[in-house]
Amino acid sequence: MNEMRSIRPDIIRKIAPELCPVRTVIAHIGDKWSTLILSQLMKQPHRFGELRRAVPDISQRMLTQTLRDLQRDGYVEREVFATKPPSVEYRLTELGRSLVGSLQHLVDFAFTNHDRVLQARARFDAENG
Amino acid sequence: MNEMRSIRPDIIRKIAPELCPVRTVIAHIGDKWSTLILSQLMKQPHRFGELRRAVPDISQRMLTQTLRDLQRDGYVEREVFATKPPSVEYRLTELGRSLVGSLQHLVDFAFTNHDRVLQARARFDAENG
DNA sequence: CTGTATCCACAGCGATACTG
DNA sequence: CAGTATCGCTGTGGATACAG
Repeated sequence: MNEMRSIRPDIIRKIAPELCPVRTVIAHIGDKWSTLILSQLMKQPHRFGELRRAVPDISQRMLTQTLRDLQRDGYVEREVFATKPPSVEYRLTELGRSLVGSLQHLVDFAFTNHDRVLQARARFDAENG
Repeated sequence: MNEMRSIRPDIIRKIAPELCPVRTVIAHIGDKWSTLILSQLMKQPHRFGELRRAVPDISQRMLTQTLRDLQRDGYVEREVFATKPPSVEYRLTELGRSLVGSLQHLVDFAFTNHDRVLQARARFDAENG
């Protein structure tokens, strides 16, 4: 009657992790730089160098790579201006702004509860080793 | 006039990453198993073995470790019953339920926009190499 | 200015075996 | 049943040098 019954989520995850929507999206939140880049681009479009200065502790390599991944998934648009020397501008797409909007709830939670987490952590470490 | 001006976020992140609330919280969302465990515990409290069966593709090592981290930060409570053999029950704390609530917006986004992301990805890969 | 290429270190995670 | 201990692989990210 229900043939889907036998397709267990864990098997799907094992065979094709890219089919899990949550994983696909969270990939850009779990990595080290995406959220910082996104929140920076939320303010306004940035050129490559502007982003470097806005997030100074990122390496050039990781900035390039993170922007590329965000562009690939449709969160960021890249526009090249044929100036001399060339300049490139990055901005959020509608999808990107939507992602940041959904992410905002988590950010709010983080700021609201950061103290609670640190206290829980201290207590745990005191009770255990 | 404003002495905080010189304390730049990137310096803070470099010296003491644990002081960034967003990083602290997102650590449990970026890793491989936390969200799955949390959503499972959202349904109801689980014993250790129940969780293993609910998330069968997790190793025993990672289940133990993930639960420990979640407990340490105050998202999960652990209760030991002195039965024979012993049993242990894990449940969400109020803080844990709050976290899952904030996370839900992101999950909704993921399901709503998964297709869009995959399309963007396919287009990007077609245009580039 | 905006990238690419290469090399390397470390942390996350899985497999397996063992324990109270 | 509910863990711990050990080992090894892999992927992420940093440093550095080079290029259009």
